[in-house]
Amino acid sequence: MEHIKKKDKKMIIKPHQIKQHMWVFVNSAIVNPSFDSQTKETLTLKASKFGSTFNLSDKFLKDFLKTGIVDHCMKFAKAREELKIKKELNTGVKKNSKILGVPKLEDANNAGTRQSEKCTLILTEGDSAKSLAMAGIEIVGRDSYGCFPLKGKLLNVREAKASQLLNNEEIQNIIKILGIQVGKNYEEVKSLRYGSIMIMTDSDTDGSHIKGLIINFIHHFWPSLIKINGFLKEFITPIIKVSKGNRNFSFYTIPEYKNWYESINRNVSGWKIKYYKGLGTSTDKEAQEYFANIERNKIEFEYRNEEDDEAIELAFVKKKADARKQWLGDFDQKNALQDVNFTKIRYTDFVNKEFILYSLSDNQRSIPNLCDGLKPSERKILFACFKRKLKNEIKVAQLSGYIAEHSAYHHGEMSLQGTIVAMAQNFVGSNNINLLLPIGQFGTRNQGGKEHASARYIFTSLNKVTRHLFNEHDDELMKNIIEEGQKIEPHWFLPILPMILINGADGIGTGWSTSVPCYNPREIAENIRNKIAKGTFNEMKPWYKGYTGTIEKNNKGSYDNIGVFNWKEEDPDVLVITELPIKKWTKDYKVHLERLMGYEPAKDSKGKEKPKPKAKKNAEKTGEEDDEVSEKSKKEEIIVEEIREYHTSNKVHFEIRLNEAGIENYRKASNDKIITKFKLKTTIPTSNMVMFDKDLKIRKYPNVESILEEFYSLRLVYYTHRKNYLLTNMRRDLEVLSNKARFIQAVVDEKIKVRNVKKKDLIKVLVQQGN
DNA sequence: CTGAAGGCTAC
DNA sequence: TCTCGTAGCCTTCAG
Repeated sequence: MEHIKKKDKKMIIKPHQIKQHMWVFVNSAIVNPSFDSQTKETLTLKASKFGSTFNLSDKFLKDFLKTGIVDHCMKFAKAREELKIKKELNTGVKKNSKILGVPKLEDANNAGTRQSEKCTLILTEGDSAKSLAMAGIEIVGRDSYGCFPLKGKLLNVREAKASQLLNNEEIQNIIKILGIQVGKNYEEVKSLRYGSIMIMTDSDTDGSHIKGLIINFIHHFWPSLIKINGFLKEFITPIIKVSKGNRNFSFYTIPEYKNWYESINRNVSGWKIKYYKGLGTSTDKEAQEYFANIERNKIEFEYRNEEDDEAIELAFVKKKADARKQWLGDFDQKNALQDVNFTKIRYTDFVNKEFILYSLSDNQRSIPNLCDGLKPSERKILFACFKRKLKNEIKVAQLSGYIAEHSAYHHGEMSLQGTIVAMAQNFVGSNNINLLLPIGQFGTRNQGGKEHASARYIFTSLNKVTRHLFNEHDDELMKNIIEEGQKIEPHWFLPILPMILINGADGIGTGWSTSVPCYNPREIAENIRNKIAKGTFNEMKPWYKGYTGTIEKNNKGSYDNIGVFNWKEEDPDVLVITELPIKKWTKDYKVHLERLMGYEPAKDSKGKEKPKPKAKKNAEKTGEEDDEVSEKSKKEEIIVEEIREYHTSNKVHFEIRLNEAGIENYRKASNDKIITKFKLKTTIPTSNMVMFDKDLKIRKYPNVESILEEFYSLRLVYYTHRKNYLLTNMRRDLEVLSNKARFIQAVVDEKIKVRNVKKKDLIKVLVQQGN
């Protein structure tokens, strides 16, 4: 490329030269450059697959020479991609037509007519919310209100790949329903099928997330529409209702409720307090009340200036994770919405006062605490098991119900059951100490535990060691969370060893994620003793119970993790693999071995064939290779003739007979070469160990020692607390017992008469003697 | 690819 | 042939 840059601008670039670079750097099917044959000054990038052409100006050519080929190719590749998306998304989008093939849509009668501007499309979180909305729509009328249910979390369209965007039914449907053109600049809404969108989600943080994702969708494709105030609206519903006699109050935010709660001096006796989790809690009648008072329950989103753009981008641009860390760190609960007594909300305010609460709770539920190594749902499980003094085995499905009730767990029980199962697993690569017992099929290393049986078939109970690790005497020292007047699990437990290092953790939040490997509990204990004796911690490397491979520090600061392989003694053409790297599951590994045998896994497992005959024809002409296959899945060299498997429940054992090529290339090869070819190495990073500390502040820990250090000093303080607590109890017991003894002695010595003495008089005597 | 969440569809 | 329960799928989020 240098030679192109150096010389005179125009004439130097020859099509074939550029072409080579382009094939290298650009996803090859997208652009195919050629010069205008007459002037030699206009570069044409021909999109071979989609038949469109870009003619590049002189100015572009100048830039082109200045900045180099690659950037521009990439730019145009992107432009092509966008055009492709636009084209496909826009096919069949028309204003004046009834929508066909979207059975769940309840179209407004006036949608797509001359009166479409007055129509509102209600987007709901799920089908049940839709039926609630439909009950409400009876009040405001079907002529100008339509309704469409979303299936949970909407795609974040901002950096979505074309394929993902085009395969997303949700996105396609909304576009169709609105009759909106991707890439078109809308100054007004007359040409749309609906004049506005009203978002109706559960009033929990996940609901805020969904609102945000919808805003993001509109903002990304139609920034001009975002600027039309009132185009996007939300419908809010109360989260708490209280009633006493004929007095009724509805609260839309927690602070609002708390104000009321304080205003009656926390005396809620006689008041009926009802929490509305999710829209499904409301009855049809209530829905109709909300809609009858739609001015109270409707809030318009408002765009004022670039700050609003920036807020939305801060929330949804993928690479802004670091900015989000800052944003979350700076947040103060006082900044949250206190009430919703307004009819308009700026996008910045939505993001910074409401949406942020989702991001915070996302971290809270996904990232563990240093003190006990648990995430809230895991802690709830343990708390409930302790509370129930769980000794006998219990069906997982049953336990989850108990937990939900006693620890105020408000999410889906499937999710909770999944967490219980994960806590009880004990195959290699799962837990080093499983706090719960796996009784029944809890999954194996064949599929990383995904093959566990359904929660209604399997049983669990507390592992015996669990109560040793989480000492009963510490329970009273913990600060419990109070929710809805109910004492639930503590902010954190404090086990006698740092569980976070024993079982590790993985979690993905917002702005933050975490990844902590597992360590050897005995080594940790030894290390803590070492600290007591010598004042320092030794360096530790990750350790997995039952793992027979090696884990060694590499020069990048992470740990190489290599499986075990040998050439079979009786038959040196057979490679025997008896251990795979941590978290490589046997089933997945077999797929790799089969590729070495020449079997390619079926490309599209969903069986969704996407024939593109048109694109193929165009592609042939330009003489390009079949890019998608050649680029993405390079065929493996076939070196394996036969695979035999002798696994046991916790041990891997493959015997791999190589073919001629395999013997020639690998029989005498170095270990490194074999390890690479057979994918027997993975690395365990320790560079993203994030957790909440004792003050519930999220922090990243640079190394294991810093985690140990913090745990150690906290545990020391709490041993003192525990000692004091036990001493206080024992002193009290002692006092009681010695007084009892004194009393008995006094009776024996006949210093106190108990027979035929009135209770009142006896007490009098006792008080006198006591002093 | 990981895992705690939102949700529905296909079987 | 229809209904019911649920396994299996889609989505977010960071590295």
